[in-house]
Amino acid sequence: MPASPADSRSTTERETIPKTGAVRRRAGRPAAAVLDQAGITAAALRLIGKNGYDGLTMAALARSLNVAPSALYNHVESKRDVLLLVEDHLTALVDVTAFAAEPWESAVRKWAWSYRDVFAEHTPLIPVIAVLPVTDAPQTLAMYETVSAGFGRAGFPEERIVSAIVALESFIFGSAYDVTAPADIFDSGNMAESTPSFTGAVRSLAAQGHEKPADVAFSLGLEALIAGFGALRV
Amino acid sequence: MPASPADSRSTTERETIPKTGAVRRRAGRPAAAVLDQAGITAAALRLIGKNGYDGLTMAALARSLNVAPSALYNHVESKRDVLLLVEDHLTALVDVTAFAAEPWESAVRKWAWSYRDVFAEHTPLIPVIAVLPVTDAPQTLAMYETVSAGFGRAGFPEERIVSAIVALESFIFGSAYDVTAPADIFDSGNMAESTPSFTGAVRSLAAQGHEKPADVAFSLGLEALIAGFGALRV
DNA sequence: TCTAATAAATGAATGGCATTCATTTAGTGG
DNA sequence: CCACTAAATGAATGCCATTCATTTATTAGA
Repeated sequence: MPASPADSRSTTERETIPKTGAVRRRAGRPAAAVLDQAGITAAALRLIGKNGYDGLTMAALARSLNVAPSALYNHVESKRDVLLLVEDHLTALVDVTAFAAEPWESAVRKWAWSYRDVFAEHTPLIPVIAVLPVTDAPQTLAMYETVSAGFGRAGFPEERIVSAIVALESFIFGSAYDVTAPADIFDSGNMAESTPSFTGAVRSLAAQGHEKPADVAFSLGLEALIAGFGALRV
Repeated sequence: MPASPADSRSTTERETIPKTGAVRRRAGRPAAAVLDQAGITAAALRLIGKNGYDGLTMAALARSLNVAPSALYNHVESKRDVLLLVEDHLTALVDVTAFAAEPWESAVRKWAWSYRDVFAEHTPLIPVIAVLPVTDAPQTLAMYETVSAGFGRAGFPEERIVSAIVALESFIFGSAYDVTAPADIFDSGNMAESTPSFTGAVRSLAAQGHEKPADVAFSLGLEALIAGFGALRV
């Protein structure tokens, strides 16, 4: 057991044994505050933009802010918290303006493309978003409000709005991954002979010469969802 | 520079300077081979089943096989390789049998539900699959072949088969995350008053009393995709 | 003006991780 | 029987997020 540094009781006991001698709290405000959540978010985005998500480490983040890594933990509980801040910032970039002015179909279309485009650049966030309670992400919640209101105005039965949004979102997240897939992802290699249908279908698509196959699939799926959900309106 | 252990040339040079003195290869086969990819895959699945993906470390995997961690690297290039093996094994569990016997609609429906159910338990694999060249995953390729053949037989134009499958897959992966989301994910908390449409929609869905909201959304989206894609058949 | 309280920042540790590599082990074809 | 080899070992390496006792700088209130 090497050098146990916490043998004796901590001298900074915050809330341990809170009953002892009333609640005393009369003090001043602290130092200049070099760090805050907005600054951390901005620095994280800068870092991600330059070196990708592999480059986003707490050490690198601290270094980019001229601060010790441990200092970050005064403003953020964990690295996951940093990712949450980034996620919420990005969600604010999703374009929901069409819900105010355009018909439901085109509003959904613009929103979905914008949503996919934003997170295609940030796929490592998707596992975080998918499980994230909206309470922790005000901008995300704001987006849901705008979209829900648009669905309601378009005549959607209220009890199906959330399910429809969830389905669209699921499709959007999955499609965001597609965008990042390598071009040769469907190259069946030496298995080509044993997979004639699939290999033929891949070749047939390639012969079309689309520059972005992911866009074709996204468009196909999105239009099917829009058509199918549009029929639910009353 | 502490203790540089690789100063002198390696004694095990495999392919360095391959021209030197012809190709000589006359030797015996090695020892008993405690380890192989099938065993590693099985052990990884056992570990994941017991402790989840956090429990899947190279050290834990080695320990479960009574072997040193470094021994794994004789059979696998990286941890990502292990995840690939697991992924391919799981894909083989996806039910594609309906494509042999049932009409296209119900075959797609069964396949999609099965696919989602398998990977809902293994969401950490989704980022791996989404970018995985099919060459590296024979079972995955086999699944694509069966599905492609089914689409072709159903009258799908060949050049749209891959896009349709990709769109369905995207929806399936995104929906797999949904399954794992906490029940209170849409609780707007103290922001409820400022998000009346969304909060109302959430309450309205909750009032329906579905035991699995993720299933409702998945069904809604899947039926829309099946209906939309079904119309493409000739 | 002094002092007590405080939030923020520091620096040194901790434990875990995947991966590398020189070396050893144990079978086998010639 | 021996040269060769694949597989296994164990000890590093470097990176990572996170913790914690301590120091610093600020300010409210007596």
